[in-house]
Amino acid sequence: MNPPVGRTPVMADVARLAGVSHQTVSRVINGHPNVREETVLRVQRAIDELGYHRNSTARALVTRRTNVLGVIAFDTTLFGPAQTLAGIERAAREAGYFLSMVSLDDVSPTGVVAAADFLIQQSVEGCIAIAPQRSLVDALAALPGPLPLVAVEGGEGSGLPVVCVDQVQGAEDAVRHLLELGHHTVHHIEGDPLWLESAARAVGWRRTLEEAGAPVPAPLQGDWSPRSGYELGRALVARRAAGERVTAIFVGNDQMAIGVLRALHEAGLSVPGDVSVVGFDDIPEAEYLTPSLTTVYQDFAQVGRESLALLLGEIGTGRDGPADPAGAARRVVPAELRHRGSSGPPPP
Amino acid sequence: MNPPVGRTPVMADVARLAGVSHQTVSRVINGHPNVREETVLRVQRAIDELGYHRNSTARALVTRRTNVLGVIAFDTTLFGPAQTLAGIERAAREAGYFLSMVSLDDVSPTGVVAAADFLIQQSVEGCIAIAPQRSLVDALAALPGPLPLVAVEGGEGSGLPVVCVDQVQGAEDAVRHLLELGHHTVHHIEGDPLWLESAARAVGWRRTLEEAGAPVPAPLQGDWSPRSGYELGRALVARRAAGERVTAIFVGNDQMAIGVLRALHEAGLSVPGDVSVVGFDDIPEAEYLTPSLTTVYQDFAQVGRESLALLLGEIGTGRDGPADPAGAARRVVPAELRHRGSSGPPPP
DNA sequence: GCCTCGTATGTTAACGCTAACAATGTTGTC
DNA sequence: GACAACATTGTTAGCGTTAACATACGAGGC
Repeated sequence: MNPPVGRTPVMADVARLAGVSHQTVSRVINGHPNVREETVLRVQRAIDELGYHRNSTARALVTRRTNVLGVIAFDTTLFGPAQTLAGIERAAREAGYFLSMVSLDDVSPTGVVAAADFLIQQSVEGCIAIAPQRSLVDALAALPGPLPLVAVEGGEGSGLPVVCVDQVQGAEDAVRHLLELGHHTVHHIEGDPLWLESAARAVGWRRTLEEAGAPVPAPLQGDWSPRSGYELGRALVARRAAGERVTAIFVGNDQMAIGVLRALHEAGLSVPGDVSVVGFDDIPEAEYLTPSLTTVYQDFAQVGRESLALLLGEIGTGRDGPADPAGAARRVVPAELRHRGSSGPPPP
Repeated sequence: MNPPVGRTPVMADVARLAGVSHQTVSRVINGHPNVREETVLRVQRAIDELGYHRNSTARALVTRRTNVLGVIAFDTTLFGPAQTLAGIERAAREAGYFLSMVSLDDVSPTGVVAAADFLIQQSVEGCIAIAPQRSLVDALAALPGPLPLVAVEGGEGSGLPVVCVDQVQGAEDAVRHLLELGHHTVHHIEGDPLWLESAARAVGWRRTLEEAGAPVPAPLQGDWSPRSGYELGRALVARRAAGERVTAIFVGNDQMAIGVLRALHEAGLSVPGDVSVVGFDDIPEAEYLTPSLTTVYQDFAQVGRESLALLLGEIGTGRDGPADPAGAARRVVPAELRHRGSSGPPPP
């Protein structure tokens, strides 16, 4: 009857106030069908009056389900990971799951294992790792214990379920676009060479050139940052000054492309008059750069949704290995070229 | 003796294997002093052998401490919130706390209350809200229950502890910088008018103009996006064409500044020759834009650390109201002007 | 030698909830 | 009207851990 003082109310308090057993309160909270309408109302009134919240810890203890999923992310300040995280978060909330996040600064295998342990300690039911490097994926795949796990952008052959954007196709579209404009070949500035996305984009670039019979210039290796784009852009300008035909550049991401644009501008080269530039990601700024940036859009929100769906499937089935013995599930989200002002025909 | 099959091992399993009571296992795990060295070793061997992990749920139930903190974030795809989140995450991990994240798409008071409820359901010990709007801060301050809470960029007078960057000072520095270059006044493109940061920057802008005796042109209201920067940039170009002296623009954030640069470029205006532009945030791209962008740096990592420290303090003291009855704790992180290529003296 | 004290361990009882079963009352069927 | 079937509620027993108390044992002081 008297509301408990100085103590957060528990189910028994609600029960007493409503004049029922605590089990009936539990039934009302969980929407169990066989409770009289009037009882439901009485209990709900008591809940409101006391400001009662179910203790999720006690519930988790007995149901053996925490309703918490873990996310391991690398550098959520980069556009792609941040977007993916947002997509995962939204999908998780809609599915009624809580999300626990660990973000890693250094991208080492021991770090990722520590992060996974941290999440396991917290009794997460499953985990999504934004794992852009081969060594990390391998470290995750080697984790002991039955933790359901999905790797975003995890490459192939690890045995882990993977969701990724079709980097190869996106790169192919970008390079084909430039070739079709009449460029005799396309130079490439890669992202961080340890990242799987870099490698995949480079594969698409190279393959398209080879299929078209175009020469394949040596790619340059950046690290995703605008600074590296700028420096490698200057390197390409130098090669051009030395007589090499550099009329089209496919850049690993938009941030580096910004640096490239800057380097070209400083060299007095016009984009796309002298050199065409294509980026990757379609950051919101891309459309408003000068010139607006042709780039490859990735649907990160979709990646987030798909990885959550995959993880929930894995949790549901108990992860006794993938159904397909040849490899784990793999969902590929298409990329989409966005043609804007930074790409055009080569100079005559 | 026999390891439990098909079941994750519990303390009792470890105890049986080590030949001690489960309580001794608990003591070993928690580093209790009064356990014989040899016993510790025996227990640890048993833990390793079984691959035992303590069940954090059961522990939380009895200790009444979940070790989980909540973060409510708005649009973590924006640069500032993403950086702040990263800072909080790191600080939380170092303090041994787990982090549970909710991100909101629509910035409504009901949404933020729902998010807080979501986190309360999960029994978080405290919560940091990146709450950039007055109405949200008020909604949070009005939350029932004793949830320790810190508002990032939460403005003044809400009664909530707040950590923020000194937006007013940053804006003042930016505007003073332009005036000192010789501009007769500075135009201002605001961010989303509902955001407290917009208002604070506008205050700093206006105050500096007034103190300098410069005319105060009507500010333009954007929404942080490059698109709005572009459109409002065009509006300023039109005003300039109509005879208004527009030689310096203080833009609410770097993304909008990119749009402004674009609009000026399209109008054939040179930056900084004809018009100077100063942004806010110092996104990594800022230095590599053409021209490189003068802007105001905010130490978001520091904001993250400070807010975590404040929250932990609040949890420790039990949040029986702030010590200072006149208002809650308030920590201000200074902003820092970064002078680059987009600002210079006005045309003669 | 007895009593005290500190150390090392074990035993018991929560923590707040849900699942399983038990015990009612209530309806329907023939 | 008796029995079955169902709807509604209550009772009991855990979930796996830590806190509190109980126990046993050895060392030291007088």
